Amino acid sequence: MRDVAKLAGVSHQTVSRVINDHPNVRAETRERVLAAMRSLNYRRNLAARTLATRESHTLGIIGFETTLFGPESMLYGIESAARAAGYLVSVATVRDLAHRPVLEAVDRLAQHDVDGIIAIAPKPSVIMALTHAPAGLACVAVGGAGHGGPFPTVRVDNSAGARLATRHLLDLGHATVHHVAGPPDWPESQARVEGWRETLYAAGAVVPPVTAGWWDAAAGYEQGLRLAADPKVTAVFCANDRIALGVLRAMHEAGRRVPQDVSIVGFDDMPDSGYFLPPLTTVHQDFAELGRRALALLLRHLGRPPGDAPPEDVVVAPLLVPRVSAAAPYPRH
Amino acid sequence: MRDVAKLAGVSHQTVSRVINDHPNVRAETRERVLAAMRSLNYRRNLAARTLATRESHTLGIIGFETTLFGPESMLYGIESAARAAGYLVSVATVRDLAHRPVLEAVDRLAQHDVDGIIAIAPKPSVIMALTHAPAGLACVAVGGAGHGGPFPTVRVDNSAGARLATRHLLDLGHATVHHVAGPPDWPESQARVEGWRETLYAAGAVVPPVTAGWWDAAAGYEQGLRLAADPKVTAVFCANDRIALGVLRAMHEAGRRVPQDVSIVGFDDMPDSGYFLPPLTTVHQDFAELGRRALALLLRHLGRPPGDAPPEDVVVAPLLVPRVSAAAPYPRH
DNA sequence: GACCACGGTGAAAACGGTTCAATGTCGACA
DNA sequence: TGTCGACATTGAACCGTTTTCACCGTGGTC
Repeated sequence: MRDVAKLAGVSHQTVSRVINDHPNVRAETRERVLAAMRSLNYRRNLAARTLATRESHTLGIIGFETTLFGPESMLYGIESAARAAGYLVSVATVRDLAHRPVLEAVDRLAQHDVDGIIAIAPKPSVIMALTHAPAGLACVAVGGAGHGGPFPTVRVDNSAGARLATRHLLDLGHATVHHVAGPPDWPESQARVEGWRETLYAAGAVVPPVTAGWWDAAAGYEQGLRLAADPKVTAVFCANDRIALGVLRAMHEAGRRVPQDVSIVGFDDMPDSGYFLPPLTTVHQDFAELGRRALALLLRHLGRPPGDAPPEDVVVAPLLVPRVSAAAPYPRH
Repeated sequence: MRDVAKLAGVSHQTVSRVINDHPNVRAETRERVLAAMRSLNYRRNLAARTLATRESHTLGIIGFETTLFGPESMLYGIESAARAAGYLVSVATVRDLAHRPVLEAVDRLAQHDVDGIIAIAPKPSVIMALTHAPAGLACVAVGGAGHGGPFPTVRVDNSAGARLATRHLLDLGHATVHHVAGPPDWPESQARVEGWRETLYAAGAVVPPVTAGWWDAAAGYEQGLRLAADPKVTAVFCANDRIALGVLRAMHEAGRRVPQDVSIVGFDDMPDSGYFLPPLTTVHQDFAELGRRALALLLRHLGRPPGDAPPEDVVVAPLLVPRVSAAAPYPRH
């Protein structure tokens, strides 16, 4: 910077003013400084700037080390929005959602002076850990059930999504709808169960027992085998597309055709679920949008003192994507 | 730090020594300093350290803003290995693999003083852009075909994977194997084509024309429809699992049973490909391992001057995972 | 008993910016 | 013409580390 100043014939403070768009600098001087910067191809040292201003222009993301579809696609939404806002994104992943690992992740990010944190928080334990973040570090939680405590939250309306799916199957003419849920201790899973149960209840349909498992096809397959054995099940709402894939296979192996004998609806709208056999009717959630909203929220809270305004809870609406795996029940012969 | 020093009754330089495990400090003094640090819960300021040492203990990843399975799962492998080595990971994603966006990504990371960069580089354009990185910034390319120019490279042996797949189908008794390739300008795609062609050639089998498209199920479906119409095709090797999913659906719709009428083999071994209809025989590549290896390589090159040793090219072997989508051809009736 | 090597410690100068207070310059107004 | 004030620029302190160098006391050696 000193070199630039010398070349431009000003002092380094004036250069600093130019860089930071401070007012009191004559247009002609600014131009000269800019030219000097260009010819020396000067690049400001962000570490020094961070040291002086206590702002790193870096954001932290706490992710979940797994191949769950949602969290992964959110990263890109967040990163591209952050880039547009002049921030770099650092990630700290955690192997499981226990208190300890999340705490360590927060710590690591805080050490590196991130200005704020977006935490993928499908379970309350993450929020709890976030509470121990150094004061003054802005946090936003994404996912889960909107119980963000002191933190702003962004999430999909899981309950509404489940209602959409269940309603769709009911409207098709099914007497009731079975449900293969995700892990019982995940709020998102719970919300989907609720939306489903609520809809059945409102329609006066019987509410079958829920079966639950992990978010993957193996779980879906296992539960699907049980469901396939029961001739009374004609419609199944699955907590996500991977589970639906497993159920699809189970149905196929049991000789029950989809959608002729059994209708299936998923959740997520993963990239290729339109190519399952048969193409999966599912509930779409826009993860990239979720990421963008989370970032916008974080940015808005950055300057303010903590606890300035009550934490917002942004909810984005899911969308039903009808394909072929759900149809009207065929009359028994 | 000064406070810690005062509390421990030493000067801040001694504190610094303790932090950095320098030798010349008496055990008793060290203990006293440690105690002071604990009681003040002191945390060193990394920005200041970066400023002084020019080492940020942060690594950059250049990723590809898309939902391709490979790149995503690598991130976790890299991050957890980086964490173990005391590094934080920052990501810069690029929307497409053109020169300009990649250059900007490098630039952004460099501004933030990353110590090194791991670039997901499925296409040579990324390597080209990397060449313009500031001198002294260590870079490792992962993916592609090992043409890393001046950079060390980590990749899967795509050609070997393709040979494995093709060989498997040939051994099963198929007269020849068709291939649905990925984008023709992707080296990984090319390598798979080569491995496939080579194997057919060596076996004296006819080499059918290749059809190519994007890496997704839609492309697979489209090509699959054409293949399904040709009664001579009894075995298809797909460039990845998503393509295979599309082909599977095309075959199904055309009334050609898998594996009775047509055998299918994929590539990647995505999380749920074992639950496709039927479960997909595929070539497994360990992306997490790839990420770890890339990081290890980068770490090894960090200290050294650029061009110290010839760039290494780490190749990890893929593995055939036989499931049910590939079987011996059924005798025609 | 003097000298030396050495382990342990402290003082001060970087690292590259930001920012506050002070200075210089110039035009306007009384 | 002198004074005041706005504007532009400069000097210096500071952000929190690392690091070089000098210093001091101690124990071993001749």
